[in-house]
Amino acid sequence: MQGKSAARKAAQPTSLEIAHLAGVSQPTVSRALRGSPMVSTATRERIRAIAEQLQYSVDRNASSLRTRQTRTLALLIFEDPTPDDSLINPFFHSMLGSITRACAERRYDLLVSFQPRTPAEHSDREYGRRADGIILLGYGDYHLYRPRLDALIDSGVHFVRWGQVQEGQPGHAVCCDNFQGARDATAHLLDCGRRRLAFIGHASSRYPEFFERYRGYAAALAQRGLTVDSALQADAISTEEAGHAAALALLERQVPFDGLLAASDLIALGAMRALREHAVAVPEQLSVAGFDDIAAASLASPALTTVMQDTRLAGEILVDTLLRLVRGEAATDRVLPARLVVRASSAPVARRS
Amino acid sequence: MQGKSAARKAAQPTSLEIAHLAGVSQPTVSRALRGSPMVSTATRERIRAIAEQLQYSVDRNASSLRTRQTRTLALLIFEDPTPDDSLINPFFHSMLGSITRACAERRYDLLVSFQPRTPAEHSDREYGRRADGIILLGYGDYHLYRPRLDALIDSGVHFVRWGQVQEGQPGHAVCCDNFQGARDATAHLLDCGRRRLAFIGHASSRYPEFFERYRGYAAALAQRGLTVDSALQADAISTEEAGHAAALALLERQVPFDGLLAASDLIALGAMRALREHAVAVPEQLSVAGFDDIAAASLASPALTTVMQDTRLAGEILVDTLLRLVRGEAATDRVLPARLVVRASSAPVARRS
DNA sequence: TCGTGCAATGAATACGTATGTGGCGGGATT
DNA sequence: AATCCCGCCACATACGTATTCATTGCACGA
Repeated sequence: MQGKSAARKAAQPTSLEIAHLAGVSQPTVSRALRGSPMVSTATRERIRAIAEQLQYSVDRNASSLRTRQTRTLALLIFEDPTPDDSLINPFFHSMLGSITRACAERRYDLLVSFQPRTPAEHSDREYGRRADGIILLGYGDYHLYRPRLDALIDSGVHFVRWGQVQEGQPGHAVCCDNFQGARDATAHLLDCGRRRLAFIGHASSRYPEFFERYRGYAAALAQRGLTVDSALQADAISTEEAGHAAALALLERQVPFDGLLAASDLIALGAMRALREHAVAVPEQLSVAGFDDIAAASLASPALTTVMQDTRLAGEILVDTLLRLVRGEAATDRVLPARLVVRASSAPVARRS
Repeated sequence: MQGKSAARKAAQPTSLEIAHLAGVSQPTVSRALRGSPMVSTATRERIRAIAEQLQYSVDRNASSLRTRQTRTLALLIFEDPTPDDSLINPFFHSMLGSITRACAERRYDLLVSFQPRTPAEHSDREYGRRADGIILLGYGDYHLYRPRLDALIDSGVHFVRWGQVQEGQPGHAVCCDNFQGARDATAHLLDCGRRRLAFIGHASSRYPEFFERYRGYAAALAQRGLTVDSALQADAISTEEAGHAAALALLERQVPFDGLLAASDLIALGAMRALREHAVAVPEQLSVAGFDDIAAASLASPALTTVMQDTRLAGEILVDTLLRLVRGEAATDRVLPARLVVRASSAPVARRS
């Protein structure tokens, strides 16, 4: 019988044991370790020393049960609809890293889950119980997850969403300045001497982030007195394959263009593959810029000009905003700056012609 | 006063409330929902219906406190010593995804943490308390984390490690067949008509995975009657920068080579950048192969020939092995197959010369 | 008819922590 | 010098669940 639970963990010390050793009661130990002023400095230090020596650590379950706080945040990442089952949007990797770090610094645990895009309000509630709050990460068709947000509001679960900040959306959101970033990138392409700029990515309010980027693209064109040509826009979700397909579609239209702004780096990389297949030289014949600055952007050849989102800052803002909500404090939506990173894919047209 | 805890979550129903509604005692509810045969079918169904209707879910904290099981696994990812703070080894992203999925399928939660490489046995114990078991992910200098493994053994925490399976290592490990993979890749480079093959990556037992790959490389050469030339080996950890630097070092030695096996894709990509800078054409003048098959490998140009590790399978095996240990069952180390993926970077030398 | 045993349930309790409340003693206040 | 107050601590209890043990009722066999 004893064999089954063989390698049972060594019993961890409890606050009661420490109490016995210190010659005080268990509540005093609890208070001392939490730094309560009700305990004299002398006993507090004595208790601390014993706890240290025994490598005591508070039982999170018991503590959570009593305080109703889990000191855990949940991160729900919406899966991208990619055929490759392990391929998550690389941009989210970066976010995952920074969120993890931000949580650790604030002594919170992080529960991570990849979520199917299908509505699953029930599972959201579950996570709401296990964590003090939820961070939602994902972009794509807004209509798909809107019901989930409403359900979260209803169940009173605290949450923050990474995604376009806009009026009338449920809950709180943090995003980077998609409009500004895209405008800067577009202006840069124009500065490179390009005049006919294509845009690949959805340009509909169903995809708020992409739509903002599209608006930034249009604004930059307008600022130079250029008009948007709908023949130079093609829809694509944020995958390499979609970018590839959309670029092919553009090429088939036979409408000439000399610059390309992709709504994400994955799209840009897919588009560059299509261009290569059609022997369009980047950046000699055509300048390309993306968005996100995923790792592959700087590794690509030519290295991809893109708009960098400060994921480190984003992670911290997300976590801090959520913790404010958890503490019942006021929180606001946040728009973070986006920064243009110029690389080889957008080299200016040679001036000496 | 009430303002602070304003958006308090709606109080969740408890087993006691269900008991009242069903006209039974709380223990009966607990038994019924856990499927105990001690409860008659009639009452069980009645209780189930009420629980369903109230959207009841067991309080994980209370349950864990009672049963001493958290139904949670912890994933500790050793940070790579990269200057870029959000750049985690891309291969691990893939593993993270598959581990997350494997946990979800088995109804386990996953606690994710990125760990500094500095010894932190104390934090390991912490995670051991919060989770039923720990998955360790990381490669690099084995000497650095060996003490952590020993400490884990001492504290009786269940854990599985992703890393080279070898004799005399503490705990259980799962890895892919690094030797076979590297041998296949090397044989492929030879099949491409290359004869002087370089190897970039540590070739020391301090780095067990890389060492296995090096051994595979050497074995493939030996099989064709070729000898290993130490002038064609350069050390590198698994970063793009290290690969770049190592390739430059190789080039400076002025020892000619026409093929290159990198111990990881990141190294290979860095090396390809160095080659490009030195106007060495890949694959025309030199064939390159990597290891891991990270996302960037297929996006690179030329697309990188590499050895794919089946991360989906790996995640499942890791989780299953760990769960066996948790249940007190016997578990064994596992070596998973590795599969060569041929892409453009290794194109064979033209036959018609 | 009465005991025997099993099936089904309730009562009691423990898991480890956090906190409201009561009590004890000593210094300050009058 | 008696009172009051406050610092410091112990006692009791609750969080929600899972399990051990006692209890009830009922069918069955002798």
